[in-house]
Amino acid sequence: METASRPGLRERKKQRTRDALVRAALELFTANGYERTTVDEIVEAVDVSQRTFFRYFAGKEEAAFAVQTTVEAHFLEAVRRRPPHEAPSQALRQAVLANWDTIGETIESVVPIELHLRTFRLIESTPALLAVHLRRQEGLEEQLAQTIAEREGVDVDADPRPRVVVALFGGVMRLAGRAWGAGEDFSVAAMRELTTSYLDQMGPALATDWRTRDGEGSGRDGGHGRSGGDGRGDTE
Amino acid sequence: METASRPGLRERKKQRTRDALVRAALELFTANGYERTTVDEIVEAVDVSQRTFFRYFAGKEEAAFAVQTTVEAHFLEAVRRRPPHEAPSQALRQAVLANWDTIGETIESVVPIELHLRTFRLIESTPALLAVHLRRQEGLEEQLAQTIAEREGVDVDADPRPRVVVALFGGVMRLAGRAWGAGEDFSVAAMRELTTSYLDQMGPALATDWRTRDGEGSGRDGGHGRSGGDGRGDTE
DNA sequence: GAGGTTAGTGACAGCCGCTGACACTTGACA
DNA sequence: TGTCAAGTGTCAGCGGCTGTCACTAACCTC
Repeated sequence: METASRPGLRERKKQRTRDALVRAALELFTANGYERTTVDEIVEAVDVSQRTFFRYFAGKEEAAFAVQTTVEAHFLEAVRRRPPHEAPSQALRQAVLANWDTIGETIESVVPIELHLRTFRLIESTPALLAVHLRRQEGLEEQLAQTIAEREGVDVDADPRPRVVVALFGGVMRLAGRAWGAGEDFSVAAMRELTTSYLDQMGPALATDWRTRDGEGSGRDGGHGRSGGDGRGDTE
Repeated sequence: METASRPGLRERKKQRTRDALVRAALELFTANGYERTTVDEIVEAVDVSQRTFFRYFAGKEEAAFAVQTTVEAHFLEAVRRRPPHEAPSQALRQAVLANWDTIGETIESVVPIELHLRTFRLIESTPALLAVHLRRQEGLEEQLAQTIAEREGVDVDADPRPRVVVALFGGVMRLAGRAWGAGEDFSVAAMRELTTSYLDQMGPALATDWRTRDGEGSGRDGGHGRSGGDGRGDTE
């Protein structure tokens, strides 16, 4: 129970152990698969007892999401910092875009960014982890809804719009994330493009008639029309 | 008289065992909680071996979602049956509304509908089950996107709109489901109202300024739970 | 209907995730 | 330097889940 100002040796040691566990876990998960990695293997790599692992993490899953937690907090803070004159949907959009520029350093302070990217793809492709990921995102969306409601001065329980706008936004961002992980360009630039591309599709997708050009610029065709800025890759 | 369509004794016995397991599992889950219910308790209630349980279900979770699977298939089929002239967002809306009328019988053929409702609330309030629920919903959304793309004659991988419209729809439906489970009126009428109410908030939530009435066609509305006109009530 | 085939099951052993209990080590602080 | 508490290791044990194998019962053929 130290003051938050100075870490102290004990605290530093704890942090080091925790970081080592996260790194070892992510390394092993991405190398051999999540299910095929046992907790015993992780603790052996760090040379602590299995009991210690479960004192740091509620479960094997939690170790896999350690970095995600940091990223999410970073994004939530970015939304809170948006100027209050922005509309809710705009604030969310700008926050996520601005976030891509600074998120790198935040990640790198914990693990190599390349390891984080591999972890992200692992999560998307591992059913058990994907499930947890989606639940966590719902939790984040609830916090976002509270934030938006506060910004606009409405009651989050009486007015459905905060949760609705966040749910719409979250749904589209999931698509962008999925497309990013499934593609081959893992640069920040690619993610920015996918983000704006998908967000810009919200209007057209809700249009009453997809066959006339009342929303999408490139129009459509029956076959493999490459539409607009949608730089999606394969389907695997 | 045994017709060719008749399952056969072996098959019928299997179905009976499976149904018994589902009922016992849901009964125990809702009565004592998901985590606090052991597989041994379930198999004891049906008087089979634990090994048999895991031959029917990949895990304890799968038993909890047995009825949900039926409901989802039912809804997917309802979307496929919508007249092709409807816009995608309309087809989804009408399908879910029409679905509430017939879903009761579908459920009742497996377990008492009241047990299903308790199970639904259990899922929403149990983190482990909620995570699986969300992942399953994403799977359903992918199928919906394929269906929509087919209806509109577009390539689901080249045109982002099918997945976008489904993601928007799915996100809002999750909110409606959550509100339903959290409320106190578990009637079908209540769910219909919540559904239309939330769907109608999509436009207003995306409006640039929540403080003036410039939403997409519908004026803004301060509280939810409002009733009355969903406007386009043709359920066919 | 006798006999062979196969699907379904039970019994057993064992791995892995996870937890409680308790004793021991070590940093913190007087 | 001694006391205290945080952090850790060890051990025992439960519950979810799987592989194996022998056994039973439904199916199929003659």
